[in-house]
Amino acid sequence: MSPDDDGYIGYVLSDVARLIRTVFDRRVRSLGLTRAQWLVLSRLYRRPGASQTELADMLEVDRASAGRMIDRMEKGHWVERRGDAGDRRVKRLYLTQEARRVHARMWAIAESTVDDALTPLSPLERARFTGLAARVKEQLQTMVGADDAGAAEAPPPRPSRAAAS
Amino acid sequence: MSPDDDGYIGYVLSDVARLIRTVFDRRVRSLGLTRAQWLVLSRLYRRPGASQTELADMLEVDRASAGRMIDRMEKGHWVERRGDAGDRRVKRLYLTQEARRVHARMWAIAESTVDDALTPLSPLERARFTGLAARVKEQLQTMVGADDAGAAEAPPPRPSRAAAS
DNA sequence: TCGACATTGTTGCCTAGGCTACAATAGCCT
DNA sequence: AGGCTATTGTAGCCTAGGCAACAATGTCGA
Repeated sequence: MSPDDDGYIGYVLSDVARLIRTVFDRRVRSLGLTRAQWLVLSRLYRRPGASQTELADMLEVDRASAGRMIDRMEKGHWVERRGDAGDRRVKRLYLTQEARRVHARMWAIAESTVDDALTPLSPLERARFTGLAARVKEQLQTMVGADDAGAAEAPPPRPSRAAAS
Repeated sequence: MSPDDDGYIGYVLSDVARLIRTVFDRRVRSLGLTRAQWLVLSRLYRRPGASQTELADMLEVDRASAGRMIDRMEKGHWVERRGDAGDRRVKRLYLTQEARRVHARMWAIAESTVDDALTPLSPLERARFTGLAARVKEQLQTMVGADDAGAAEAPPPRPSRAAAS
């Protein structure tokens, strides 16, 4: 297992992620959507009424960046900003009807892209693949949480075992 | 299978990719490396002597962007530019010894990160997971190639089945 | 109550990447 | 050999995102 080994699971996984993103980006461009835009669409569809900070967290970008992106998408009539009743600081975000329509088409593209990618797998294999990936995801989530906690509790965030070599 | 379904394989896969990138970024930051930098390191380690255009392709980034990144990394003594003997236009790229040392530590972090992420899987399951992912990757590569060819051959790059709805 | 502190969204500044145009060089065809 | 086209790396311009600072608002404890 070395950095030269193209079959290394780390490489394979990152390649799969990159390739599917590439294919999807290319197909969804026919809707006139950039990656940043379709990410906003998918997040706000799943969670309408999110605040700007919440959206920024979901997209893993800066609050300021998210704010400016919303500026653009509001100008383009993709999203609406509405004040929150209980907290006058927050602005809740909603997709316009037009944006929801585009999201539906985008989702169809996403489904067919994933479906195409999984073509060589039998139904049983797809289920296995999904199940294994879900368990890995769960593990990664606990890792992220643990690293967060560790960094917050231990003042000198000791370098990871491997890095200390 | 709807956009609301958190168990949808598309979501799971993108989450896995995002989470592992997050964890690795965080751990590798102890080496003072940004994502762009460690990507350059890993690519040039696998393929020393690559030209700037080749590096740009590997990173899926603009030639100009790659050139500027190399400017910075050359200034920081991470990479060296050497002229090509046969073609005076191209500049071949090589990691400095120092950079190769850092790459070794980075690789150790990568291995332990992937290993940690796969903790909940048995050796058999890991093998299955890798095998399934490899087959999906292969399928995606043919898809990318096919889309390329299609776009080049068919003047009106017809919208994908799903987009045409 | 009210004053310290936290949170939300916005703005300014800086850096990084995409796109275009360009000079230098290479390859090719006659 | 000479001209036409392609390719390589670079510079200029524009946009997008990260970081810091800020005003407005909310929260919590003395």
